[in-house]
Amino acid sequence: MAITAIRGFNDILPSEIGKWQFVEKMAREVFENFGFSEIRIPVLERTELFARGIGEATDIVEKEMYTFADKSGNSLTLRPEATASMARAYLEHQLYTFDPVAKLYFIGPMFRYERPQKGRYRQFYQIDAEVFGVGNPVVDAEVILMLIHFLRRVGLEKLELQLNSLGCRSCRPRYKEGLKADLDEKSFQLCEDCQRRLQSNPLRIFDCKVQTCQDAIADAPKVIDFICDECASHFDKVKEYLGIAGLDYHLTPRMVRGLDYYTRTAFEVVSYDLGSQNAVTGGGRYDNLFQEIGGLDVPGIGFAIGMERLISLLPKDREFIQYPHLFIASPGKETHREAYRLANQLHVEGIRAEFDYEGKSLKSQMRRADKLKARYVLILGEEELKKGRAVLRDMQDKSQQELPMPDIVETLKRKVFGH
RNA sequence: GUGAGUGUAGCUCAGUCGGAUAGAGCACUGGGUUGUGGCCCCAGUGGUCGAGGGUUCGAGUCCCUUCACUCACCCCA
Repeated sequence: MAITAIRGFNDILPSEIGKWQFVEKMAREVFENFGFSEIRIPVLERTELFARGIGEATDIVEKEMYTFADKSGNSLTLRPEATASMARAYLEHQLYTFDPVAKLYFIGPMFRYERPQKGRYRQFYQIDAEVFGVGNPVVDAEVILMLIHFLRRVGLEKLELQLNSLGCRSCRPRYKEGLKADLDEKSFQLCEDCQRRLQSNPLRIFDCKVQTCQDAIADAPKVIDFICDECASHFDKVKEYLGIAGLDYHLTPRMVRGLDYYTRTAFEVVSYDLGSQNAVTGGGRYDNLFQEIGGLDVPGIGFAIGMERLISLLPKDREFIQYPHLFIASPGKETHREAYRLANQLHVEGIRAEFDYEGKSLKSQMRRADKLKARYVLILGEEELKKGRAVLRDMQDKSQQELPMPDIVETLKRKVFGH
């Protein structure tokens, strides 16, 4: 094999594509019912946008970005996520002059330079939805509701919605100090990584899988015990609105998020069928992002769904492939031309028809029709064709009928479209 | 970036203690039926044994190096 795709970049083959098309179609349908509009953003942005938006100290910016200089020396980066670009577009095109509230969604590939593993690839696809311009907790709930509705629509069950509040710029630093003070006393039982995290980002210790670290942090203070009155009230309202909608959630005080811009509401949907990378989707509120990249003070909230992870959870028994309605078998040179002509006519009529390209035997053509799972086969026999007739075979019940050629298109339409 | 595991036909795999021409099933092509699919039967195509080096009379098998893939860590969707 001469040339292969590069590490972490995958082909999505025809046998899989039906699932992708289905998921994208459902996302568009559901999100648009909730009043969201699609936006399309560039694959490349100035590196600065992500460095400032996502945060210089995050793993994404520090070590996971595809960054390079273009021919004029500008530092460009393949987008590692969509939110910063969408916020940039909102500001750049001043969408707030039409309506301060913008409800946007985006579907497309993201790029992060990480070692691939199950559910993680260097090019991976996200479905992203964001609401800009509303700080009211009712949209936090609405966005989560839409997300859960979408996941159910595509057939996912056994999901767990995890919910937390991360506080804001005024109360989170206070919490970090409190946490740090508590853990400083037990730092001897923290692993090497967590010793480092204690200084750089103590919240991350919650994610550590080392048992002694988990023991150390078990009775550590929680974010929600430290958040300010405004954040607490916001969080209460979110929970209240979710309750009104009858949505179950798990409070996960230990869930933290890796991007700097998150504030207040944070959520994840996890599935235990996914392996180590168990988050199907994650999101939250980010009331500081806009100021980081542009100066305007615009609140935002949204989520990103990992499409590969979502697709791996789709019900297995569902059929996503469209098989041909008809295979036209043409044993003999005379009939081959008629097969070609008829197939083209049927395509125009909306019937998926295949025919033999290589002058193979009838047996061989029948085998191919069977392999392609064609529902019907039209056999263009030399003798029948001379009389202006052909044989239509139903591959499921094996029944055959001989029809006059002029009736064939209408007969097929009736059988295929059922009227 | 770190760790572990795996590399033999398109796919899933077997290949004994280092021994002769590297096998099976599935898939593919053709035939058994001169014009009828699936099941069955027969035949055929298909291999740099991941790559390079070493040990040996002899390497798919042992050793070294390297590459790829997979899973996990870090972190995220």
